[in-house]
Amino acid sequence: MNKDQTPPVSNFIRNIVINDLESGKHDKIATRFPPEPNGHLHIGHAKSICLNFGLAAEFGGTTNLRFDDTNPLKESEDFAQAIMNDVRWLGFEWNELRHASDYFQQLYEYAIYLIKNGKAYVDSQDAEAVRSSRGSFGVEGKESPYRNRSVEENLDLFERMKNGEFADGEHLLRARIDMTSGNMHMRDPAIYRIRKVPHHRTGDKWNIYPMYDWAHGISDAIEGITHSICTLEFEDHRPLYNWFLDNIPAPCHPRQIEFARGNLDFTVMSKRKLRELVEEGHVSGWDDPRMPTIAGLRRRGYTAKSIRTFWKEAGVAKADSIIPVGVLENAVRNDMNENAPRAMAVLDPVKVILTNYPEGESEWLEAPLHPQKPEMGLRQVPMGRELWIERGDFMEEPPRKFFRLKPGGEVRLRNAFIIKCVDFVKDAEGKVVEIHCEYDPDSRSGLPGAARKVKGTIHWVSVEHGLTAEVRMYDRLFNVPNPLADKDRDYREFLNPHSLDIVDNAIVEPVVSKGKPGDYFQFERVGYFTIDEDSANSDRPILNRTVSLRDSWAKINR
RNA sequence: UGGGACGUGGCCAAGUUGGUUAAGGCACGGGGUUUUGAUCCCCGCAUUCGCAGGUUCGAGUCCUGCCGUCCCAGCCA
Repeated sequence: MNKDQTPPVSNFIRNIVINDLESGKHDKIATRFPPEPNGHLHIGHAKSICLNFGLAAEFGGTTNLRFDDTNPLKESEDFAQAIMNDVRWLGFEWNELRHASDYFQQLYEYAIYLIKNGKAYVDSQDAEAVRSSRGSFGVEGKESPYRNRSVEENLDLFERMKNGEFADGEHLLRARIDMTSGNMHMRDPAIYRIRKVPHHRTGDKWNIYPMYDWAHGISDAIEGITHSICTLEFEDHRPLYNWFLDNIPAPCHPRQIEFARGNLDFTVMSKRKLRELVEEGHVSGWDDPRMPTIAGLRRRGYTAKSIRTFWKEAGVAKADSIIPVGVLENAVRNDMNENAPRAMAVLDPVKVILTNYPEGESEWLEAPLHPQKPEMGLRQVPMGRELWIERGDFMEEPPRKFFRLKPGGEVRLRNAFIIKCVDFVKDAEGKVVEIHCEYDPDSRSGLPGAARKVKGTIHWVSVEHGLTAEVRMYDRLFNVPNPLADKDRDYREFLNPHSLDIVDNAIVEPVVSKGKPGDYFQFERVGYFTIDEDSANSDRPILNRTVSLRDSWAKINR
């Protein structure tokens, strides 16, 4: 699965793995990617996926996909399916598909073990009492009045909890650790709560469900995970992770290692906020091309490889970071530049008439699909007397260094010949509606005269042959780097009103119609575009702009 | 406020047990090639590792003290 050529980048987790392998602590590593099936995966999850699967692949180990499905209130099979689809799309295949729910019986038995050893008890306080007696930062917690129940009573109560004899919230199984610990997670954490709701996989078999902390470490141990990699916010949970495994006859004791999540600017990543964006209609769905979800990025046109490369280059460490989206954009550009077939498209057309081109005639020119990769072959590009060019490529009164069409000026038509502007027509409002040019037949691509140089090449599409297309121009979802930075303003106030601008009369050359949803092109001088799935139900192509080309001219003009 | 972590150039980040010129990528600046102002190719870009002391022949790497940032008070994960 090591399909990305660049050498691995060193990071502290990889070093731990290398040391564990060299010292003989493990002769094979096992990792897991453990999402809760309660939402869609986003670019941040991709970091964890690349890390877990990447490490195992590099060192000949295995990675399980495990659904952490311990809270039936929020989870569903649909999310699980979407997650599997996303992981596979990213280019990874798991060793085994597991679920925390596969271990419910074992988890239950270990809980009984804990109770029998006096390490867990049934607390019958209500949620509010449990909360208030936990204390707070700097204030020690108070022990529950039920903390010293007999083992027999605890066993009886716990079994009855399981059997459904009590309502939700009536009792709670807690680990007996230390109500005075500075670490809040060690103040007798909950292990099992009553939830009389069906689970998407176990149905109504259980009336009690294990908490994350109880289920996670044990699941890791059951699967023989060697390195349990998670994000920084679980650092405080590590002592508890270890305490649980130290207090039951666990098959092994995996090492939990935490790394910093990777944040991107100009977006939000929390599941709750992404859900709000979808539910409130700010975007069209989880797969809206502006979303940082895997599904959104995929639809936008991002390649799986570019996402893998992005995370590889970003690295893995423990320092909080916000990576500019530009870095992600750069990753797709690199990948698409390598692989995208070229084509021409005019997004904001203005008509050019070649006055010395024979009336009523047309011809098909050959153009490479990729200028640096002749092995990709050629395409046929139709040419006629009337052409569309980009409105921005003509200026009546151009600034200095404007290498495009201007009155009396010459410019090369990409893949064709040199033209000279001899006249232009404006409408009543002063808007240019037609540009008259003469072409130089000797300068046609392939002929000796083609060697003649002119400063500037512009793209074009034949009026007669061009296809009308809808182009969805996507931009960042928010107009500030960190929509959550302002404590007094809601992040939604920073939504970018131009995150989607639809161009419904773009003109593309015929090859584009041969593409299928998911296929992508570089429209020369414009950017990288992907055919959207909506094209399937449309009489004309619908394209998503994945990312623009780098544009140093635009930069100079800023 | 108690506990846990982090702080290397604009953004990421390497820097294994202190050893001598502080990787690499992105961004940026300059030059070259080019029928995409794209790509590609050169070259430049931290006397300095949050700050202040200390230990040492020698410290980003060890010690002390400050400062700053993040996480934890769900019967969520």
